[in-house]
Amino acid sequence: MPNLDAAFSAMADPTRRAILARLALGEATVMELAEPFDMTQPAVSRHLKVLEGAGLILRRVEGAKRPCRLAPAAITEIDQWLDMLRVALARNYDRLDDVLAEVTLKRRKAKR
Amino acid sequence: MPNLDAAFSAMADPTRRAILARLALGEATVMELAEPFDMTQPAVSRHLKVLEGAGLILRRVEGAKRPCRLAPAAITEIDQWLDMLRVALARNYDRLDDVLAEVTLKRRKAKR
DNA sequence: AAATTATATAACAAATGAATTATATAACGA
DNA sequence: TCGTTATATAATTCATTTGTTATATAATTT
Repeated sequence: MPNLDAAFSAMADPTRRAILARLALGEATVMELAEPFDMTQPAVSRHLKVLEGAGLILRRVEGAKRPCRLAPAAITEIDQWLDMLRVALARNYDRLDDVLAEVTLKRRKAKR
Repeated sequence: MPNLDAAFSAMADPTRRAILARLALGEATVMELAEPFDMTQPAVSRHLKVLEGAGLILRRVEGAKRPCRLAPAAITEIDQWLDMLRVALARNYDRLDDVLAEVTLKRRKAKR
């Protein structure tokens, strides 16, 4: 999955995560997205390009504006990948439960 | 959340994701983790340092070995963050449903 | 004790990334 | 049509990342 590279590294940048958080509230144009940041417009345009390339956002053309919104594609992919880790961690956790249960049992047998 | 930076950028590298996938099968030493890669041991050691710094793995000391295993911390944090996007996407999806429902209704009214 | 194994760290080169300024283009409003 | 608005692209700079080799250190084996 070469797209996981793009998706994760797109999310690794705090400006881009802030943009995604803003888009979670709904569509926004490039200028609207740029406004909260102490950063030039070209910089924001490139962040959007990265997010789009990663499948995290989609853009419409509306006259001179390019409203952006969240896209499901990349999130789904990331989620599927993370599932592997979640399952593995849950398994470890169960194993830890077993260990603890066993320790408790031994304590009881030892009567204290 | 400054750790999200570290967590996402740690996951952005395919070698590191492969290491995580291997660790999903259980603990492994540095050498065991390095073996499948066409890469020197120091390179792998640094990948592990990145993963540890991001809270994605933990390491024990066992004689000269340093077995690694998955850690829950970073995954939990990532998951919480992704939840925001999931919720937003689900909302958009519902809205889309509404739009489609409306279109269907109009079609019916127009009798075709 | 000496050789070997497991791992870490430092120094360095090449590649990548993020921001800036300058500039281009297309749509819009007067 | 002209000036303005919304956005994109190119050139450049600086910082970070990733891999390499060389070397250090501690544990293990012989």
